[in-house]
Amino acid sequence: MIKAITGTKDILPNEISDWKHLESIVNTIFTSFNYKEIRTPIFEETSLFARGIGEETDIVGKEMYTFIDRSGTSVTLKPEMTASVVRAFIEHSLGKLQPLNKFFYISPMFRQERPQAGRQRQFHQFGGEALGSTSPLLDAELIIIAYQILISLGLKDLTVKINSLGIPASRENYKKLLRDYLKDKKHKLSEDSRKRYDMNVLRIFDSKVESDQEILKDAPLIIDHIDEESKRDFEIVKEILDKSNIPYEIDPKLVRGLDYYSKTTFEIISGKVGSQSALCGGGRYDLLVEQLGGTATPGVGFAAGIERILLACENEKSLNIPAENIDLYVVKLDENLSSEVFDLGLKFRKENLAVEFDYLNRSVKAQMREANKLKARFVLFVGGDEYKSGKLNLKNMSTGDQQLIQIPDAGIISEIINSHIHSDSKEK
RNA sequence: GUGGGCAUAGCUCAGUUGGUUAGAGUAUCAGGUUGUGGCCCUGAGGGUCGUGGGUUCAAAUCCCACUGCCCACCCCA
Repeated sequence: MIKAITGTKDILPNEISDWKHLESIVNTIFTSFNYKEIRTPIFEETSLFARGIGEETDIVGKEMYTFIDRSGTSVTLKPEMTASVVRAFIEHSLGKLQPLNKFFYISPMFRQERPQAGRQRQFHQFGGEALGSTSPLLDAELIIIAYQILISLGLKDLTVKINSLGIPASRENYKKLLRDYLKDKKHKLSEDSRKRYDMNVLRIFDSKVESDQEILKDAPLIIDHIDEESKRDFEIVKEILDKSNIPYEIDPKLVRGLDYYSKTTFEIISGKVGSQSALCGGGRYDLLVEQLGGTATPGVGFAAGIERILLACENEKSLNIPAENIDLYVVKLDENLSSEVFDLGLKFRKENLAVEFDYLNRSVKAQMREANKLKARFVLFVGGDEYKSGKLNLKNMSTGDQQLIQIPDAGIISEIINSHIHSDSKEK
């Protein structure tokens, strides 16, 4: 049997209503903040990610789906969206059309890691990017958007974490401080952390090894050593979150793994998804556009993992999307009426009703069971005595009531069904 | 890349110290009087017990290898 590639998953029809629900919330909330949807290709030239995300990062170093195409170009399935959005922003000179551009997206991403709970090789993210302003209003706005989307999905066990990494100059100073602090303790660190000491000291904070965290207890914190401007912006972000009633914690150990971040970084984690608890992560990247060859343009953004969010929803039982009803099931009482039933079905479908009937020549009982299983609001019986006298029986499946309708009158029937649907939605 | 666990019907799982035609629930299909659903009842189909090898008179059960899945580490969404 041929199976889906390791780390990929089919999204089957019975899960689609959850996905559509999430997508519609993402769309509505971003639109209310005037973010415009952007779609970029599924793959890019490899150098875009290498330069954008950083050669030293794990994503670029060991997780990218990279291959050489038939023309000899090295291409890579996108492992994240920010680099692609920035590329499109530069390529189409969007910064020249208007000073501030706000984008959102929903898209699959690819990283070749070992799958586990909340981690796949093809996974899906939605996210937002705001390009063209250093204003911390945008940092806060994006946190608010992300939080609102998660709340709208009914999630409760959420923690918003924020931190500031400062501008590159202050961060370099801080790295020196941290290295000095760790210098004589280096031999006590775990093997991984010793590697991080040379590669990227900041990430020692990510270590889950207890002895490492013990050593870090008295380490200098980046938040105490950032520049004045970053400090001021961070205060503004906190003020806005306070005013907007977004609960948050300052996590001085929140150091994000991608090279392009500066100043504000943030993460929203859930206690309901296992070990990979980050539902959402983001931050400011004021130097990325210039680094990728555009004119210097500040930016800020976040990405959220859809599979992790839906997993959290499932574990919190926060989504109760009812299975989709159909409007009408046409039951055939006589075997030789197949084409009549088919034609009637077409008529109602033209009225935009969701209609189904039997294709398998099954018994009336089986057809009724099917209608029930499909949650049909109405059943229309075709055949028998009333059919001979030019009438059809229409049955309301929730009340059991039946009424006779003149055959040619598709209009009346769809009117009855539609008024029933409207009164339904009013009740809700 | 490293470590641990698991692999029996579409799905969730039972299968005792190796011993007859491998079971249940659920789902599917058909029936429960000739034209009407949900509940209930009856019946049917469906498994090369992950794959390959070994031990044995005898393997779903013991041993080995392989593959796949799950979880965790690294890192991230």
